[in-house]
Amino acid sequence: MIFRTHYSGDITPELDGEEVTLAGFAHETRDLGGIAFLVLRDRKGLAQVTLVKRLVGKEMFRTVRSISRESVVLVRGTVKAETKAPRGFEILPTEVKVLSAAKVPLPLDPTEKVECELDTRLDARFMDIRRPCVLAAFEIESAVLRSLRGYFYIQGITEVFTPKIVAAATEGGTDLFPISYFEKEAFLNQSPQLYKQMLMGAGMDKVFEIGPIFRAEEHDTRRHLNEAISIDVEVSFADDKDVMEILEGAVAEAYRYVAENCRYQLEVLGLELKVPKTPFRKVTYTEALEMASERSEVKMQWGDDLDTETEKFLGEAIGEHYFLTDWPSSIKPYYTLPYEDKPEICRGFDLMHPRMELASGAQRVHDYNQLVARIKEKGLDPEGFEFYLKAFRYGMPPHAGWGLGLSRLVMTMLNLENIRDAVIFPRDRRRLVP
RNA sequence: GUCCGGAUGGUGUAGUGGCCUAUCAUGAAAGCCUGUCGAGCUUUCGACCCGGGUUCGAAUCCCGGUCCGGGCGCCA
Repeated sequence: MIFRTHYSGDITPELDGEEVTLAGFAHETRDLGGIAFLVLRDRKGLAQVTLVKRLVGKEMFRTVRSISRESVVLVRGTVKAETKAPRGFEILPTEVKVLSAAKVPLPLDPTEKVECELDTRLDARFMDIRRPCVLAAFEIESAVLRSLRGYFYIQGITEVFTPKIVAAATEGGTDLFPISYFEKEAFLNQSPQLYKQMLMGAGMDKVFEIGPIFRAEEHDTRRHLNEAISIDVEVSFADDKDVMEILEGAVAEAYRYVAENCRYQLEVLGLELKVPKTPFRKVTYTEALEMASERSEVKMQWGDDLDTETEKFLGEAIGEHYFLTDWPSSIKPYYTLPYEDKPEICRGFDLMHPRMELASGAQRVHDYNQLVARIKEKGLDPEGFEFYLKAFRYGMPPHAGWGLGLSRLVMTMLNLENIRDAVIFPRDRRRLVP
């Protein structure tokens, strides 16, 4: 059984005279005595239901007047073109049914007359998402995923899933969440990195994965979470330049698709989306340091990772998406390929939005001996990487790839203040519920 | 982790020692109203994060805690 025949947003004055069934939430009711209005909201917009007391009868009039805000209602009726009504039409009901009454008072105000703090919103996320501007962001996120999948499929990239439960914290660096796995200790995976590289050794040639990653870092910022969705790509017989092209193409395609297909959502958010132009500007790490040194206070030495201040400065100076390339080998992971003629720098890159880092990638080390040496150089034990290294002993194509943060892409695209606005149920240092 | 700021009805807020039986908006309850569109009008309801201290007197000052926001750090 399908309850509704139309969404509110699909109704226009041209449907004058048509019988429709709407289903959604009671956004507001306004009772003027002899006439009352019920505004119904669904995910495509609002529709006004008009009840004239002497036409609909006392019983239906009383029912509507008693509906609490945000109750789930079903309305059957006739569309009437009416210039006095919002959007030029109203629904004259033959039946109004409360499918599920909402308790009062509400945990927040979905009509947005009163502001609401992020913490309050997240505690009542189900109701927060009823607010059109919140919903719009998640609908756009879905569109981004759809556009990226389409973009990858067209390029012959295969979608894969790699395990999120892994045996050892062997990648070094970030802290992992330990979990109990029967009689063994296990961890939630921080990145599909090692697995997607192994798939290059498996001859899958081009793969992508969209899935969760987990990091146990105790960071506390507007752009970090402990559970995130990563968009990962790995391509054989490709170098860093090739995969940067795929990456900038993916970002531009996501913007283009959203601009074209999410007009209603963008309007709700009051945004006009500018599709970034490709190719993106490329700035080497060393050039970036020089740019930053034009400011009076520079605390950074060559070889340091860029601090937040420098990142911000570069963002403001450049003002659009750009790549940071040719990083010092010392601050990129062991699987990043150093330049042959200049091993102190490597073929690693970051994709930057003026506000923050969106993605990082590299041409990878594909030579077994070099990889083992790099692991040792980083102070890690190759023994722990045996499951990974094994794939490099029997013929490993040269390959390159990257990982892109979905929420950061959406956050920067929609100019959201906090990454939590781009995640339906965010997980941070303190929040585990809902 | 660290620095700064904050916590007042369901929600968002005003209130820097007595004028607070605490402001305003929104909301809720009851009533009036036939074109509202953040409807209007009348009446009513509902709050000072927790613990200790200072003081004749604390929402307000001090100490401790909890929680929240922002910056930095951390983030292969």
